[in-house]
Amino acid sequence: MTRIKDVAARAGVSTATVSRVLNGATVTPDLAAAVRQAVDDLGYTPDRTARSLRRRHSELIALVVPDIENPFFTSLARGVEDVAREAGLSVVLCNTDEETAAQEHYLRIAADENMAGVVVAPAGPSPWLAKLAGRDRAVVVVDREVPDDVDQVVFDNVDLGRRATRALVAQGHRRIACVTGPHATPTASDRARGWREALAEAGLPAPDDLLVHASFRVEGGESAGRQLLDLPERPDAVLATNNLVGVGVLRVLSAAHHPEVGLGIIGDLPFVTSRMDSTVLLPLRPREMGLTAARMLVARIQGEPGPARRVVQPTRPIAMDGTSL
Amino acid sequence: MTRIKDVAARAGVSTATVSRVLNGATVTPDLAAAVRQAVDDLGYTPDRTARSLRRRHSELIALVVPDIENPFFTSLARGVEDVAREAGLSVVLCNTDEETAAQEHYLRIAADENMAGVVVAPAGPSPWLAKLAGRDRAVVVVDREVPDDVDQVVFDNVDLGRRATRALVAQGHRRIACVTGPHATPTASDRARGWREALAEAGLPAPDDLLVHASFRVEGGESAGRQLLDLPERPDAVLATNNLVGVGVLRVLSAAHHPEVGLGIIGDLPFVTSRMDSTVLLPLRPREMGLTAARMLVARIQGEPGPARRVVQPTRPIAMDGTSL
DNA sequence: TTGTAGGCGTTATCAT
DNA sequence: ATGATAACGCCTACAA
Repeated sequence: MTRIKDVAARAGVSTATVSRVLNGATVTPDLAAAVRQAVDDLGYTPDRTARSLRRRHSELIALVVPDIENPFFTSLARGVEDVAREAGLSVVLCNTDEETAAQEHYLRIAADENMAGVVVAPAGPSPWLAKLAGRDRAVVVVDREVPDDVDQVVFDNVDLGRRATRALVAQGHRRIACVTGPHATPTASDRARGWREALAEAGLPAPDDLLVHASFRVEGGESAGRQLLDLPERPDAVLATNNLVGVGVLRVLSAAHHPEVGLGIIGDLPFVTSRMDSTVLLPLRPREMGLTAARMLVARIQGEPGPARRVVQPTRPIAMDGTSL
Repeated sequence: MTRIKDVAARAGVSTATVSRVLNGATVTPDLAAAVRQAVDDLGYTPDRTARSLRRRHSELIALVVPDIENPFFTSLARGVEDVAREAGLSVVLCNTDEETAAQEHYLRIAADENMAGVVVAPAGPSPWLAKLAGRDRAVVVVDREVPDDVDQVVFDNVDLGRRATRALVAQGHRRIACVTGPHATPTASDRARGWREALAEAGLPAPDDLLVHASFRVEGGESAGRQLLDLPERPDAVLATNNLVGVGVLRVLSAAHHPEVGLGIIGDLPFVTSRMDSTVLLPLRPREMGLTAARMLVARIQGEPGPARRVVQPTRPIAMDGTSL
């Protein structure tokens, strides 16, 4: 491989001068030109491990997500990536499969690789978040709120639940069920809280059997949907608080031929194929969330001071009648 | 931060001994125990940039894919990740957005970061593939064949096209269209070739206007689907040669209420919501392909010699009548 | 402005 | 088997 000393030799200068040209320090134009010529001739690019060792941090950032097969997170990843590339950083995408052990594993690696920063959608509580922040590495938490004192980008999940439920109420539904994620997932419990609040607001009951906690996956939505359809007093509408759960419920409803049951979905459905005429859709635009988070991270990496910030990512207004088709 | 010298001091040994304990060289049991104790006490983990610099390669592998929002590639990524983790490697996921420039960018980074290896689903021809192989770094190409002399894992795409088409013929369709990807994408052209061959085999015509080259995206399938429905002689079946294109065509067909038009799809549809009663589905199981590719890569990283191998990834038999619902 | 030289943290060589 | 020490390739005081 070609190293910095090769470039120096070819350009007839010292390695220090080559380094300075590459890093934008002041160098006499002729010398700089000679160096650049030599760099081109040899196709030289700096060894990033050596650079990282010396600079004490790399040009990599980690994006840690709980489910890489969920389009929400891939879309978020696109947003992060776009900002990162702009800033000369490359993104390492890590999938935790909703396991905190895997999450800690990846956060530790990020630390040991001296990565410039980390964007995390946490699968659960994480001691390493604080450790990373403590070693003053940039950390931004997205989507799922944590108690730690770090930068965060989240939705107003209670409000999302409220708005989606209100729309179903406005459609005339009176017995509205809610399928949400695990208790421990803050987006799941907050959106369910919004659902409960909106029902109370409308003077409608929210009996226990109308709230189902499933996994935030397609199968979770399917089994929850079946469970609700089997209820003695079947609901006349269902709110799915997440995109995958929405797909599951949608499958059950269309397979069971229950078009009269109303449906609300919080989240985006990029690959849905059925008509969704009167479905209440609340798009979250995860890519925008990724942009926001990455911008905050880049600012921190570039040395922005100040206390941890908590940003609420705005969402688009509700859409009815299958705009996504 | 805690360094190897801190551990050495605490255990009362030299840094060399600590390193040996960590890397499994032979050390007297007592000393080894003392070292391990010190490591635990201090919560020491080696700095991976320093290690990479010294060892000449890191414990990262790159997975370069053309479209991270395509479930095919996220599922493939899961497969790669599972094998990699088993081998103590972490995966850096890179999205090229079907741009060869981005692809070259990431391959260069993989080289400059001294990553242990690279799995690439190429967006196009790539000089860096040869360069990496030349620097004897492990390289495995997946899904889309390249002329380079590197390890490859591909489907028998011509056969996939043939089998899907034959199934549509067997359903009684006589005028079968084909929506495929860009000419330059080998999976697209090969599957279209299989379609053409199967039609010839059945004595059916394959006029030019029944073959549409679209982008391998949902919108590509939608516009191609509309174009086919607008034909003076409308096809009685459509073969979509990729999952996203399949979603697009499916949307157009269901929106236009043309249940009588047959449909075949090569690929998996994890988020489909409509009933697909008589649809011909050819699952590809991308996760398995990821497993195969990662196993080959790990073997090479561990020093397996021998010429480049070209492996054909087997696929499941055809499924009819909406097993995916 | 430029060059010399030391050090980032680890592993590998070479003595012992 | 263990310890001292020289690299790995780069950046950055410091000196000139």
